[in-house]
Amino acid sequence: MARRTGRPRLAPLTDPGLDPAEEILIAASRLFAEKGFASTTTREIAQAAGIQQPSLYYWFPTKLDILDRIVSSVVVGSASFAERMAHSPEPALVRLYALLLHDTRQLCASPYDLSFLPNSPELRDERLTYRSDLRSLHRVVEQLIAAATAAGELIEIDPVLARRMILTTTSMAMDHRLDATRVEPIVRTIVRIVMRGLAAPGVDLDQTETAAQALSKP
Amino acid sequence: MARRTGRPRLAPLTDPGLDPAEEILIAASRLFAEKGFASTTTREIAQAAGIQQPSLYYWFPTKLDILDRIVSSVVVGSASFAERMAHSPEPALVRLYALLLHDTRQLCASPYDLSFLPNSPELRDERLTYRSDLRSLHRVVEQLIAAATAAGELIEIDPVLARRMILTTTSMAMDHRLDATRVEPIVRTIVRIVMRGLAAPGVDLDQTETAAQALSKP
DNA sequence: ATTATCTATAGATCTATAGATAATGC
DNA sequence: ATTATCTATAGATCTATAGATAATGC
Repeated sequence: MARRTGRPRLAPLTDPGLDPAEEILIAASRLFAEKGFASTTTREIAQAAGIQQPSLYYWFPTKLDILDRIVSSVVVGSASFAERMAHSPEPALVRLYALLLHDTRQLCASPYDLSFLPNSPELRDERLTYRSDLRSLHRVVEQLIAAATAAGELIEIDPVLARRMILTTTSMAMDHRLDATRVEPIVRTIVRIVMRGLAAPGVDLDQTETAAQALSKP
Repeated sequence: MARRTGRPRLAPLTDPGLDPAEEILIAASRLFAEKGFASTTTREIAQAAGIQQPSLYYWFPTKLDILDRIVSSVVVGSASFAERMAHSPEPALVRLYALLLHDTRQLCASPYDLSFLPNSPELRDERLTYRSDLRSLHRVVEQLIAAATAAGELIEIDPVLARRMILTTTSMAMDHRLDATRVEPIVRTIVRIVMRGLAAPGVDLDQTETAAQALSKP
């Protein structure tokens, strides 16, 4: 039942178990995905969250902080897993595969709609706190690509180009996760296709995927 | 020398051979790529084009028309080539390959910076005139994917997912075309990687590419 | 007279702050 | 007293229009 303190809101919370800040983030992420960050007004976010526009500022100091919290929630986890992969003893291709599986799963499992992530221009804003995590994620992916190429497991390719191809493709998975039970097959399909495109001829991807699964699950 | 009519502008044209409208479009596309459509102001576009903000409206009725002209310039050509591919007698995989080569080349050859194209939320605006061309391009790509899958040339995959993977990846080529002489190798590399990811096992992509080149060039 | 600009500005936002208010907690 | 909202609004934009102006063209 959890009666709440504070002046009553005009519209009640849709889910009384949910933190109001959390409800704002979910509503905002959907609007950002639909119309982009810059075209989404604080009034629209508030309305979708069932409060008046200025009430947002009780929970978040600025509109940009709302974006920051949404993106950080997924980038922090990806960057820390990437750091683990950077220092694992497995072959580079297995580590890269595991990182992509982990990353794509995280995107799909998020309560937020993150489909605005790839190529969203406002993500370059230097004020955002997750930018260093994102950079380190990119760096690890590029290092793993270079190492896998050196080991003959990937074709010869510019690591930056390959990283961009990989990460924009995997973040597309978001739009295709229809319901939670179907996440895992879609994640596996997408990561497999990306890796097939870049793997050197003759590499056994079934075996690589099996090893990567073991690495990415726990 | 071409002395021009009209009141003199504060800053002279950077390239006197260029149409002022064309200069506006080039400047605008760069800003859209950098900061997104919604976050780019008409004042910034005008400044980059060397005129005052209201002078834009002599050439374009609204800000959205500027976006429309930029995107139309590439989508119209792609859609018409797609229509040709839809009715060509070649195998579906060859036609799909040719379409991707043509499309990616067009993106790279454009005078505009089109790297804002994939996932730019304002492109969904129904007022934009190129939307029907874009839809028909998507439809043809999906049909070719379905036909190639039916012919055993592509793996089993949702055509919409495959289309999105393909087109977001190819439009990334833009950011990597450093100078005009390097366009062709980068286009070939990117299209090849995408097709390797999706081709059925055993398909000879060298041969497919050769046939596609013949189809996409003239 | 025509063309392509300029300056000035109206009208419509949009973010964020100030300060009041209506609950619960102690 | 504390918490979480509300209403009202300041200040800063931003797009687009109105109307003047300085060239060339005829």
